[in-house]
Amino acid sequence: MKRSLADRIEQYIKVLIERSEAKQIEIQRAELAETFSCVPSQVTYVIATRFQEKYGYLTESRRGGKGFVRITRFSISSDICTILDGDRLFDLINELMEKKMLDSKEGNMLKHIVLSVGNDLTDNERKHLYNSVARALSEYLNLN
Amino acid sequence: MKRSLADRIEQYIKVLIERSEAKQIEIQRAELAETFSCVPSQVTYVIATRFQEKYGYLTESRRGGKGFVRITRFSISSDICTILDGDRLFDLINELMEKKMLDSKEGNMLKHIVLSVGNDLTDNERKHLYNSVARALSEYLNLN
DNA sequence: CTCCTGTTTGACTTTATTTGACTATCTGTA
DNA sequence: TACAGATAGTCAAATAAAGTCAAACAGGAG
Repeated sequence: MKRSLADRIEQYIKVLIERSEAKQIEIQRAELAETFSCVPSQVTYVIATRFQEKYGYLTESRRGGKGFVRITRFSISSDICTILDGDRLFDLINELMEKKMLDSKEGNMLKHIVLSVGNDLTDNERKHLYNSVARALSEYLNLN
Repeated sequence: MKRSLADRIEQYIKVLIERSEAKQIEIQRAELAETFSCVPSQVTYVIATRFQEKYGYLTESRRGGKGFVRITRFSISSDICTILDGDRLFDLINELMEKKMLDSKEGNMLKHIVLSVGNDLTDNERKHLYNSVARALSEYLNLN
């Protein structure tokens, strides 16, 4: 898969987080931009789009001298139980497959079943189903 | 038998999928259109008509820079589904595991998710859910 | 020939990414 | 305290895909 600059920066940050002890990193926006030879606001863009709370990340920052951006990953499932639309269940499954917590056979089977079962439901029912599946899946994988 | 453009594009995509390791490909719509010297929406048409879920394919996509269309084949072919008794879903899963059509990891995950999702449903809803899952599963595994 | 169905095309829409000019907020020092 | 310098944030324009939709077209069945 051809990756965009944003994808690569996202990946880079995720690796740093996973390697860190406390699942938390502090970066300097300008420095990271330098690493990827891009404008600093590109980094802001990546953080704003990929490290949102709904994906299980918390971000804090400080401007000025000795400024930083801190990104913390918290348990994915803690907020899964709230409002989950279809797209995000699939994002979750994809992410779990990337992280090898689900292999592709399991992931694809799940996608198929969920799609198929959701097919003859109303929008609300489907949303509820997706929520339940996400919750059950995170339970099963012990993400809590 | 003269084949239409749509037929040729379909064939081309299917060959790519079958050749791929994970029975999954990512293409760029515009690039494929270029290959066949046609408008990009022709590719959309092919995907929309030939790679539907009912034919055993799952499609996902992303717009914008470095966008793509991902197509995954999850079963060889599936059509009519038998009506399975929902109450016997668990028997079915066990049987499939014994026959090695599902490995134990998949089977157990499925049981866990189905149980969990079914938990806050009424008896009738749960029965319906079990039926749908059984149908989706047999579709997926191409049992019919 | 006429109708119907499926195909082909292209104008328009939506979404995602990249870039840069401008703004806001810290820290440290005179 | 005021100012300078160092950071990060905001926002909108430019660009790069993919999706939608309806009109035009093609080729069989009757």
